[in-house]
Amino acid sequence: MTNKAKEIFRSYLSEKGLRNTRQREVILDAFLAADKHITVEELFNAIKKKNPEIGYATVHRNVSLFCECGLADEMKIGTQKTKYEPKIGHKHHDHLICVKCGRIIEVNDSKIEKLQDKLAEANDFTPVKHRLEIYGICKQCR
Amino acid sequence: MTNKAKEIFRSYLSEKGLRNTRQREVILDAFLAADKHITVEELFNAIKKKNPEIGYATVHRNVSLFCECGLADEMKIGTQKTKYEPKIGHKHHDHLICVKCGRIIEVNDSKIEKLQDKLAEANDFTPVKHRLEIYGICKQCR
DNA sequence: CAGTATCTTGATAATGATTATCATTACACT
DNA sequence: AGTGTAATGATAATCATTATCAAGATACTG
Repeated sequence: MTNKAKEIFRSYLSEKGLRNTRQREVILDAFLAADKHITVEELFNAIKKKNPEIGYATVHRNVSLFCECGLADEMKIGTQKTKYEPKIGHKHHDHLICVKCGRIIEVNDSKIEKLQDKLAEANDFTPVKHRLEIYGICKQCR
Repeated sequence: MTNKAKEIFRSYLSEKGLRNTRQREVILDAFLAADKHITVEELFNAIKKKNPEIGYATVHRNVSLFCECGLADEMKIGTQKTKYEPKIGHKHHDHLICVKCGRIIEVNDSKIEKLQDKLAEANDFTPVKHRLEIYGICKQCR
């Protein structure tokens, strides 16, 4: 998984005439190793332990790059900070988000996925990706 | 529609021990009259024409109130500014968002809605609301 | 393998939307 | 009309993200 991600990242870099760097490797490793739904700040703090010389802006810049090349997904939920999650090695999924405790449950429903594609088609629209978030109250908060 | 919205707003205010004001009436009217998917800035500019004395912060504060009481929906799409749309008088709908031109198409699919509720239930989750956005290329951009 | 063009980095400043502050004004209730 | 308190408007503060820029690193070049 990690190797596939690195390949994708490297070929994206060379394709765009960008360069690989030590920092980029470190940040990508940390991002892939991280638990899901991580903020830039959390990622920065995780990296800081072993690589205190890597700056906040560099982490930010590279997380954006991960999104560009399809390795990461951006989630802006309510007033929470923007979170990112790796896409490689994780099947596509949607989110149930508890409005009480903020807990995020990952779910998937292939029927819904298919209907979404139909819905797009019916509107002369070529879907690229989608985002489905269901807000409510989780088991624990009820 | 407008009257219903005003009723909802007023009862929300009194319920919370808040007061109605001339500004609140003006801002709510402007919001309801506005086209859909408006930003705070756009709303502020629309209001400024007839009511230049109403401040930006006041508009902001009250749009937040509209969201709290269920009159408005917040949409954060990509890097665009946060947009708001009235919920009263508009049936619930989802969005097809063109990644080229930013055009937003409103759609609805009752089958998807039902499956979403089932999906939530299956996870011991009580749904309150949801957000479905399908990103892709619209007819005109293709 | 050194030379070089240019990309990247890190530190910090700038930006821009949103939120907080606070003195003044205005609402709503008695 | 009087009064307690919420709301306003102007502005400052906040905070994530983005831009700036000098210094360093990378990947070709011959």
